[in-house]
Parts: sequence; C-alpha cells; structure tokens
Amino acid sequence: MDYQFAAIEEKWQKYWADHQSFKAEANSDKPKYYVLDMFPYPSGAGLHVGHPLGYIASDIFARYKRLKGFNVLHPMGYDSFGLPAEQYAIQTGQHPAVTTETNINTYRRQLDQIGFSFDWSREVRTSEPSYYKWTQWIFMQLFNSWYNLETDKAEHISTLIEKFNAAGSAEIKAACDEDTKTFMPSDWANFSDAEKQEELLKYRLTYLKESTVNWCPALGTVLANDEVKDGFSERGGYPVEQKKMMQWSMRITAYAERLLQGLDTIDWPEPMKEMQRNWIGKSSGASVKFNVENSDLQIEVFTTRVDTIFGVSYLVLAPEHEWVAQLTTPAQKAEIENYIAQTKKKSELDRMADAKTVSGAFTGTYVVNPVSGERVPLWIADYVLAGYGTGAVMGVPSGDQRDWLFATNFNLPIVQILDSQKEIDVQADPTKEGKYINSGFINGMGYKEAVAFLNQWLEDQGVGKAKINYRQRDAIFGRQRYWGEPIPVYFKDGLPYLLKEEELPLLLPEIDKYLPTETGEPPLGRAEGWKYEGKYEYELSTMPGWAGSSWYWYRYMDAQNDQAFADPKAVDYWKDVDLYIGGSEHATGHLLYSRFWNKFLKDLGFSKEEEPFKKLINQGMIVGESAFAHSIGFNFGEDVTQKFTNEERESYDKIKEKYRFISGKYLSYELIELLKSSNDLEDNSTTEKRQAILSHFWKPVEEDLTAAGLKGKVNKLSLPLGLNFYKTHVPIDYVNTKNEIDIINLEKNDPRFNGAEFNLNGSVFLSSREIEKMSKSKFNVVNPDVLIAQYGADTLRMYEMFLGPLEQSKPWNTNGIEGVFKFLRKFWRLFHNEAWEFTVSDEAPSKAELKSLHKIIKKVQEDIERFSFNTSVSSFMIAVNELTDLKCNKRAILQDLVAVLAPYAPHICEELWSLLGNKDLSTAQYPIFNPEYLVEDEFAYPISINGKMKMNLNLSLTLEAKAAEEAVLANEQVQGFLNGASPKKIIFVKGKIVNIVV
RNA sequence: GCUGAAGUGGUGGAACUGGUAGACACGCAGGACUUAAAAUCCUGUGCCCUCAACAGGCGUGCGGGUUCGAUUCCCGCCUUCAGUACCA
Repeated sequence: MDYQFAAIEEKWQKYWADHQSFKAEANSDKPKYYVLDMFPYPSGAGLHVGHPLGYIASDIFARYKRLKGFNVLHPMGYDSFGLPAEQYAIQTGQHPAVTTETNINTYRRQLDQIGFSFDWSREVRTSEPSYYKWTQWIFMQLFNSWYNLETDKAEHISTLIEKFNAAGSAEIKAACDEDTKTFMPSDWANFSDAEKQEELLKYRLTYLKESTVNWCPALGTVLANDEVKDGFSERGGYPVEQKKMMQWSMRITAYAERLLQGLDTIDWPEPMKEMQRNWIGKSSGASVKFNVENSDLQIEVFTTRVDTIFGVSYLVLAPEHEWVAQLTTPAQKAEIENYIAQTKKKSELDRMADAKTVSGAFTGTYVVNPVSGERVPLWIADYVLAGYGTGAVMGVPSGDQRDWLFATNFNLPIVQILDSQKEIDVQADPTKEGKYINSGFINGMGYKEAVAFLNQWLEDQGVGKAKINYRQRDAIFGRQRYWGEPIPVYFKDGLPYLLKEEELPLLLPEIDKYLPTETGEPPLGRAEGWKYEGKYEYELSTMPGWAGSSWYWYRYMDAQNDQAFADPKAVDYWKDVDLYIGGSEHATGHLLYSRFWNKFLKDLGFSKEEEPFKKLINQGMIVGESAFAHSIGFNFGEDVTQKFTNEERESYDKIKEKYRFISGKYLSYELIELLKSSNDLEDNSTTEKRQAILSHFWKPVEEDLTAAGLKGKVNKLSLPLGLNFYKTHVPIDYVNTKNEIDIINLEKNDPRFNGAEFNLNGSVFLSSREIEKMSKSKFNVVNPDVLIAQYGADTLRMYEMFLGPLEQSKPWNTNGIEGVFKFLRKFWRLFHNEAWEFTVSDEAPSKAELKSLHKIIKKVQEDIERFSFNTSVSSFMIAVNELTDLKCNKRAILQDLVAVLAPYAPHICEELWSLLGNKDLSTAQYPIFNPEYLVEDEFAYPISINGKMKMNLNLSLTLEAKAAEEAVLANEQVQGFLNGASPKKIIFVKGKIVNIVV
C-alpha cells in the first residue's frame, strides 16, 4: 500500500494510549532522564503551529533517550489559572472552570494528534483543588519560615522564636523588614500574642506589608514587576500606576545572592542567565550617612563610587522620600510642593521619556559631608527612585554624567577629584585611573586603595560601611482576582493567621459575578458566608499566575499523591529536570520564581537539588506572515478664492469624510506601489496608468461634488500627497505563495469583504505581506490540524524541525512541507516494491549500504545531543536518497534506519517496525555506531594553489606528507595549474587538504 | 545609552575544532509520461563574462588585519532582532 499516513497515525496513537507505552515508573535499573516542556496556558484559540515547536523537539529528545536505555519522565499538564478565562467570565458569566475545561479538551485533542510521547497519567492542572492544595501548602511553609543569614538558608519560624527567647533580637541576622524592633528576651516574653505575631511577620518569607505596588486600574489588580512592561500591563496592555497598598509579598530578595551564584552552575543559554543577572542587579559599593545640619537626622545614601566622596557637591532625595516635608525650610516649601505635584502628574511613561531633561528643587536644607565636613545643599529630583537603594544619592558632578547635567543646570560646583580626569567642564569623566586630588586624606591614593581605606574609615567612624545592593525587589504575591489559588489565611484582630494543614485545600468559593465588589474589594468579597470558622475574614486576594508554575515539575514526579506534594522517594529518584524546553519570555518571571521556590524547598529538606532545571533550551518563536488587501482614500482641499455657504460647507465636509477612506474597494498591491511611486524619473506610461486608476476612483467624488453644487470650488491635491493608503488583514488561507488573493472565495466567505470590489478589471489581485506575531486578530494563524489532515503528523513534526535551528525565531510558511512529505513517501517506498507490496530482503548488506546506515546513525546521534534537529532531517533525506539509488531493501539496513528515524517520525516507524516483524518500538534500541564502516582507503584531496581550490585528486589515506607531496607534484593536471611555477611550500593536512604555495 | 544574539543564493538554511562555501529542501527553467492537467521521474540552477564548452573573474553585511588558507580568529564600522533602562 501507498503511504497511508492517516490510518497509520490513528492506529499507533491508539496503541500507545491503550498500552500506556510512555508511562514512567520511579524505579528502574536504567538511569533516569527528565525531559520537561513549559506547560501551556490553555487559551481559547487552541494551538497554532508555533506552539508545538518546542514540544516536538523535547519529544524527539525523550524518545531518543528511551532508545538509548534511559528511564524517561516526559509529562505534560496545564497552567490553567489565568486572566483570559476570568475576563471571558466577566463578559459572559461563564464559570472560568468551564471555559478552562473546554479549552483543555481542545488542547488535548490537538496534542494527541501530533503523536507526543507524554505520560498522561501524570497530567497536572494548576486550577484543580488536588493540585492547588499543595500550592497553598507551600505558601504555608513560606509563611512559617524565616531566612537565617548565618546558616544562609531558610529555617522554620520556631528556630527564630527560640532565639528571641534565648537572646532577644539584637544578635539575629536575618533577611527581614527594615523596621524590626530591638528587644531583650524578657521583652519578648512580655509581648502580647498580637505583638509577637506582628513582629514575626517582619521575618516571614511570605509576609503582609504596606508597600508601593504596580496598580492596574483597568484590570483592578496589582502586578509584579515582571508583569509590567514600559508602564503597561504585560497582559492586555493597560496603563499601570504606583500605589501604596497592604500586600502579600514573597521575600525572594533573601535568595538574591544564591539565585545569582546558582547561574554559574547550570547549562542555560547565556542571554537567559544575563537577563536574570540584570534583574537581580547586584552592585557593590558603600552606604554613607550624611548628618543633616541643625537636626538629628542622618541621610543614608548608597554609592558604587565611595572614592569620589570628596567631590560631592549636593545630595538628592527622591520626591517620594518620607523625610522631604520635614527637611524643607519654610522659604522653600512652596517650590518643593510645586515640584512634587508636577512629578506626581507625570506618568511612569512620561518620566521615562523625559529622561534627558533635568529637573529638581532645593529643600533649603544643608547636610554635612562626613569625610570632609563640608556642607552641601539637599535637593529633591525625580531622577532618584524611591524604590532603589535608600532613595537618596550623593551628587558627584565630575564623575557622573547625570550628576554633571544636574550640577550644570543648577549652578552647583564641579570639583575635579582625580588628576586623570579630562575636560570636566564639557562632560563628566567617570575614570578610575590616576591619583586623587582635592580629596583630603585620600589624596595621592589610587582607586583600589582609596575604596578600601574609605570603607574602613567610614566603619570606624560609624558613618558608613561597604555594602552590597540588589535591584531586585520582593515579589508582590496577592492579586485582586477570582481565578487563582485562594491564599490560606484568615484575619483575627487585623493579623493574618494560617489555616491548619488538614484544612487544605481552601476551595475557591462560588460567586455571582467575577467583578470587584461595590466597596472595591476583590471578587472573593462577593462570596457569601465565606468565613473561617464562620466568623473570621479570609484573605480576599488570590495568588498570582506564577504560584502554580513555580513547583509543578515536582508534582509530575508523583501527580496523584494526596499525602504530600510528592512522595519524598519519588523526589529523591527523579531529583531535577535534566532538559527543560520553553520560551525565553519567562526569563525573569517563571524561571526566577521557580528557582526561588526550589531553593526554599531544598532548605526545608523537601528536595535535594539546589537548581531545578539543569539544562534549558529556548525554542524560537514562530511568527506569522500576515497578508493585506489595500485600499485608498482622498484628501482634497478647497479653492480659497471662493467662499462656501454654511450649507455648502456642511455637504462639503460630509463628502470629504466619505472619501477619506473609500470602503469596499480594493487595489492590488502593485497598483498601490504604482500610486505611491514618485513623479520623478518615470516614463509616461506609468503616469497614464496612475491617472487611469485615480480617475476611476475620482469619478464618484466628482459626481457628488457636482450634485452638491461644489464643482470648481474644490481642489484635487497633488499626488501622492492627496491620497490616503489603508490596509486590511486578509485571512492567509485565501492567499497563495505568489501573494495572489482568491478574491472570489474571500468575498463570499469573509463578511468584511462582502460585496467588495477588487481592482478595476478583475485581473490577478495581489496582497502585501508582513511578518507579525501569530494572532487571531491578524488573521495569520496557521492551525496544525489542517496540515495534519493534509500531510500527517510525522510530516508536520519533521517539517517544523526542518525549518531551521530550534532556538531561532522564524516566520512560518508552508513552502517546504511538500519536500518533507515526499521524503517520507520515499522512505516508505524503500520497504515496498513497484506494486506497493511490503518486501524486504534478508541478503547481507553491501559496503555502500552499511556506510550510508552508519553515517546516519552517527550523525543523528551527534545532532540530537547538540539539539540540532534541522540538520538531522537533511541527513535522513541524504540517507534515503542514497539507499534509493542503491535500490536497497535489505532488512539489516532498514530495520536500524527505522529505529534511528523513530524519534522524529514515530508513527510511520512504528508501522514499519511492526511490518518488519517486531513488537513495538518501546523494545527497540538505538543502533550501535560502528566506525569501521566509514573507514576509507582513499580521499579526493582538494588541491589548492595559494589557497584557491583548483581540483580534486584521489590519494591513499595511508600517504604521509612527503609521499603525498610527491604524488601531487607528479600529477599532470597539477603541473598544468602550476604552469611552470615552482612551489615554494606545500601544506599537507592528512584527510583534509593540499595547498601549494607558489 | 547599555547588554546579548544575528547578518551566507530568488527563499528556508548547511558548513560542528581555521581546511572543497552554498549540503538538504523549496522555488524557478527545461525535458519525459499524458489528449490535457495533476501526480511522478530526469536534467540544470550563487553572480558576472561567453552562443556554448573550456577557462576565467567576483562572491558569506562593509573596511582593514593575522594566516599557506578566514563564513569561522582579531580590530573598526553598518544593519536587524531581543532584553533592559534616570539603578546612584
């Protein structure tokens, strides 16, 4: 039979499901290997061809590892809490759980038909109570923990209480809030329960605190820093503002250093690591305290250039700094208040766009430089951020360009501090070279010496010390939304208390609608009678999207367990993820939070590995090729010498508006280009063509104008100035590879184009193309279902791999898919005779056949190990082409070839494998590569003269340099190329090249 | 601005440690089969000069350098993409 992909694929997908072919067990003599995909959010749109790219790669890898004798865990699940289902619920009243279930079913159907080797018995869904019970449980562990800086790990909160009981708080070294109290053991004993809880909250790894958050009014919720891009929400693109709110936070900053250090131990793409490093933003410097004149206050600043401290000519506070009001003198009060008001008006975006303009206001107060005793003015300016460092900086104009601009703008002194600084009257010179001048007791020192000396001096004087600062902030954990994990907390006397472990899961209550309450509380405030023990308020925020995804790889290890998030034995066996494939957009979100929770779980002894994902590969995004139909419209002016009556004016404006965009009439793209082309340097025929098009469109305008009695009072503007160009997305299904639009069907089937007129004469109608992200609204989504129906899953899998390197982002087009399909048919035909009957021979293979086979065994093995899937597809084609030329149908060759191809095209390979008389591929092994078959006695050496390749010459591979040189020079053709010139030198690289230098 | 990645035929891309640039595939052109089309098969296909062959010249973003030899290494520049941005 011919290659019947549909029947074959259905058959084997059923077989795999029935036989649980890919079920992994946590006990095996084989070494373990854990291949993980980033689990999807099941959106309503279903899968497009870009989604499976990473899944196909990981599936090939998983199947390959099984053939190589590994016990492979390759699971899949759904990150099923999220915003779209909730917004759909707000619009339609449909419960998010229902929408989610429907979407998951679509995803599952689509995933199944691609033939993935997932162990579905381990499926997880983050929105299932049996799953989020353990997300809540982890939250509770975090609440019950503090970070001990002495042991450098998280510990149970009870060890902190013991320390309070034994020695009070003075000696505690913890990652905690800044406003912790200093107290003696006796004080602690006398604290009321509420006071104790309040104090402990400042140490817990998840805590409630008044903090400045990113508030998104349109979504009605707060967002984490990584969910905000350029002042807009990542999802939905709504504006985000800063707001002070009581919020749950995760003390991820406690782990900043370990998150940074861990990056050096994992095999991740360098850009990913770099993004995380930037996000953590470690900088080392010093903190210095400046005394405020006529006050007890000390302003602490953080600087990375403590060596420049003698060059300080002013200090700046962030406008939001809490001391601004009390440090402003009465004389300056109005100015400062005015400046703060102005700053507040600016949105985050304005502030960023405004980066180059210098602004600020003087408080009237002076502070004292602790090293020089000099008094310098205290300013406020919005270039200082309240959220970073201490919200106060010292200004050193000679060494920092921003400080230089500020000083220049406000006439503050610019003091040179290093003898090597140049042209500081033109711009700042941030050099660290040279010796210090004008710098008191560090004069004459070099950079390193000065920093060490100053840090010590500041510490001795008690006015500062060396300090390491991180940009990363604690992660805001609460979301004012419905469709998320409820936080297992209730409030008693305004203080948060955890539920008991046995009370988990705290189920998401039913509510009447999915909007905030009338009093502005989160949607959970609508749940009637939803109270702990019938009287205490539950926390009304839910967890953020990243909560459920920050530990899910552990759940796959033991997905059904209701006693623990996973059996410790399973965790001990599977340990960590060996290969993780997913998009790079999760660099500072999911991947960072997951590393954080993993380290925490390890500290508490629930897992063993410091890092969860040993190797990470980012698949590139597949983007779409949108198509556009173009239309035009007119702008026209009026004859200024003739005045309009009111009536005329009115009808003129109407006509003007009507023809600004001429709807329902489209022009083929080459005509649009013609219209856009300039008047210069063109022949008359173009001008004529253009005039013809335009007069066609202008005719109705003229008629309308005449009817309104406006003829002669209106000017056609010169072209192309007077034209407007418009483009409309056309569904790409109606556009062929030559960019021709099927206008008949488009007009019939797409309501937007009903009754539309295309072109002037019904000729071929061209669209233009643009590369855009695939999305429904751009009508450029390619659905894998269609391709699978046409070519089968094996072709789709191989084609997606053939498209290019996995990591590279690339536009999708279906141009080459025929080639891959033809390859699979050709492969199928190797096993069949002319009449499409399955025929293989048991003859011994020839040397050439063995060579082809072992070349591909070696190549594919190497390619998969370095994730170069596209190159192995080419190699398969070469192998099959070679074997076809050799007319090879020998079992000894073909059986091994099937095993090598199986990870890429599993269905066709299972079929052939069983036709060859074997059980199924789960019993197969990857063929052993034998280098003997590739040994050659001869090699066609490229002979080059002065590095230019001239010819090939067959030489024995046993020849060494001397003999080879002689043989080359003895060759007539070589002599011909040399043309009498005598070689100066001959380079001979065995098995590679001969180069003759003349 | 900073950080990172990348620029190769008409197109997607290959060349893994400096050693035959353009594998494999698409597209295109020509041919076979066919009444015809589709499908299939065969041949050619980087550019330039040439009727053509032989031969030659030019070619991996641009300009230099190192080397017997550079897509690969070094220096400078240009372009594109991604991330990030008043971070003190």
